[in-house]
Amino acid sequence: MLSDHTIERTAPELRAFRQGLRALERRVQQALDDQTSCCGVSVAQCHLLLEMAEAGAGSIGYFAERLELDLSTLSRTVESLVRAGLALRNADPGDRRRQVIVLSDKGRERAGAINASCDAYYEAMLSRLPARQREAALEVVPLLADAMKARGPDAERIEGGCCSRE
Amino acid sequence: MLSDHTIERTAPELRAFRQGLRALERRVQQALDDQTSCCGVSVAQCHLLLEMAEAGAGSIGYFAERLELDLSTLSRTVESLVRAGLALRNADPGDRRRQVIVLSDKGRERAGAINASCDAYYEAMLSRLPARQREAALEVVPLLADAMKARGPDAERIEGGCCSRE
DNA sequence: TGACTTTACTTGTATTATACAATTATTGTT
DNA sequence: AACAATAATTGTATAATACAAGTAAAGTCA
Repeated sequence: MLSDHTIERTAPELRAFRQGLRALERRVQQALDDQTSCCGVSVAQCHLLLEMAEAGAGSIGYFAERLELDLSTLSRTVESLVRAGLALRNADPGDRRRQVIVLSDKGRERAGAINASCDAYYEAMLSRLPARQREAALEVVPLLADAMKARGPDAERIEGGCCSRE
Repeated sequence: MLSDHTIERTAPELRAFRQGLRALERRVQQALDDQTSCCGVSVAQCHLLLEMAEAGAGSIGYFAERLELDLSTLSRTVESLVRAGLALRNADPGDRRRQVIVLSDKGRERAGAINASCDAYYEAMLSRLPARQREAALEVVPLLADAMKARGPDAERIEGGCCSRE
């Protein structure tokens, strides 16, 4: 009974869910771009800025991993931030291969401003939802992100592929 | 009292929410890529394929609007699908400037396969969540996507910007 | 200790996706 | 009929990304 009920509902809701995710992907990025392009910070830089503001100092590899990006990509983004005076490179005393990347004062300010701006945006957006749905959103989004974490040393590869070419 | 309580909780939850959204953005895209790259369909093509499968036939402008992309971008993606035999261009009898784009049989098959693959992926992912959270996710994601809809003829521009350069 | 392997990062190279600008043809308005 | 608006294409340029190759430093093992 219950099992039939679940199967019956799944497909249209799942489709709406997936459609919502795809749209969300686009809109989150666009929102961030709209909120940061005014101060000459690119989207990729912005992602790194915010991650650094949150995580503090770390190596290039560390941030590449956190952002699930290729090392070369991250290395370049770091370089662009350093050049813009938003981040600093410090030698790691324990390992000369490694450098510790940290936000400069200017970078911290910029991150703060971006965070404030985005907070305001999302707060306004969420406040337009009914309370129940707002609570649900606040709870569920981090969970979903976690559930979709497939990029890590211990993560199993994403199953699937439409060509059955295993 | 209640007001204080709300304000007090907002910031850390809002941050987690935003962090989750940023991570979700990355992971939705990566998941799609992982699930479709095996059959020579690029991510952009895939987005269009799925949208066409869902919306049926439409003009180039129509799909550009649906996907919130620039006309030139969409025009090129359509061209790539047509070349791959996945979509067809039909003249619009009522307006010689316009063409009606529709999936070919091959395109419909491909979209079906991708949808099946993604459905399986997300269904597996959601089944790992507790029922309450699964329900919440299925409900909230489409709502969030809608709430963030800022790209349309009647949509007001996204407020914000960190530079107060209005 | 030395040889070899692994790690951290940079740089080269190429691809993908995107938007703004310019253009052409068609349709709509006055 | 003249002009404005619309639909789409093409030109151009940029941003973001990953794979590959290379260098230097650290780790491992005989």
